[in-house]
Amino acid sequence: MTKNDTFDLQDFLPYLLNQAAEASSHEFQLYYKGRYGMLRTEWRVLFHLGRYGDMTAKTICERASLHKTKVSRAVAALEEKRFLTRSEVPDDRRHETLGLTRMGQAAYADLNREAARFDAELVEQISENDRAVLRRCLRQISGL
Amino acid sequence: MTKNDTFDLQDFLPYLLNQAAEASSHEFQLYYKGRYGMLRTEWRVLFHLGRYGDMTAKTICERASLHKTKVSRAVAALEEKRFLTRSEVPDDRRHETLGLTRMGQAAYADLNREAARFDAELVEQISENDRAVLRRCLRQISGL
DNA sequence: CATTGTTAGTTACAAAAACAACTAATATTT
DNA sequence: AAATATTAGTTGTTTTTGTAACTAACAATG
Repeated sequence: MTKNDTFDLQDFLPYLLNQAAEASSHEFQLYYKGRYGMLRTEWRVLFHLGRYGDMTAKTICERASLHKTKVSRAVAALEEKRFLTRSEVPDDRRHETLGLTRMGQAAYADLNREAARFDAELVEQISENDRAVLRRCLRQISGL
Repeated sequence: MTKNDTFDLQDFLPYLLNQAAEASSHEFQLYYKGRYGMLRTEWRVLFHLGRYGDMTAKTICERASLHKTKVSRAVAALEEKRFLTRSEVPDDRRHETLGLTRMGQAAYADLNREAARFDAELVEQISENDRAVLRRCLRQISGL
């Protein structure tokens, strides 16, 4: 035990990534949870609809790489908060198009603004050059 | 909606970090879950004891930045798997020193080896220079 | 055109995480 | 030294997640 030829947890990339992810998400999470009682998935769904316009749940699953049950629940929660509405697609009654209500759009606008603010704050500590490297590496690791 | 002056989720650092964290952890998680039936917290506790030697639950909490309830349950689970034992501290009966059993040490050695392997695989895709930048940025974001 | 297969989404149940309340032991204060 | 506070850890309850099974609508095949 306590060998020195073994590598350290502090160098294990998944660990570092998890720590950084948690630390960086925490403050923003408090914001959307505190202000809108939203969960992370709900925020992501809201974001996709707000940013890219109306779409079906399936499309959100694909674009956000979220499981359909998660999206299903998030949609139900957002609907109950009156942030989105469903509308039937005439030629295929299996799926519905989701769209934000005025309230949903307002929440999206607010959260997007806040997200940008948080991001700017985070990125501020990192040099211009490092930011690019960081984003590139993260995308690569994510398999995007 | 669908404004272009708003920033994109793909650029939001917490999002990128979460995606990368999830993607990078997944395979290793399957390994320790499949082979030892361990949860993430259990692995972390095991790791700390294996890497840094015997210590109390409180110390693990601090070093691993884990909540005491999580550690408490992980310790109980590891104890049941016969990976660790508790021994009383004579002068203060509130806490106990935790130490790995032979089995626990074997599991640690194995997992540490695998972790190193996974890490090497991940890091392989990233240029020598970028690795250093990445690790530095992650530590900074984590507030370490 | 009936059977089988697929797709979109929901629901039910089990596993895990989060949070709060609780013991028991030791320290501190008055 | 009795009362109060603090520390280490556990237990209980509630949320949230994950997984699998299920509908309902449509598509494809024979």
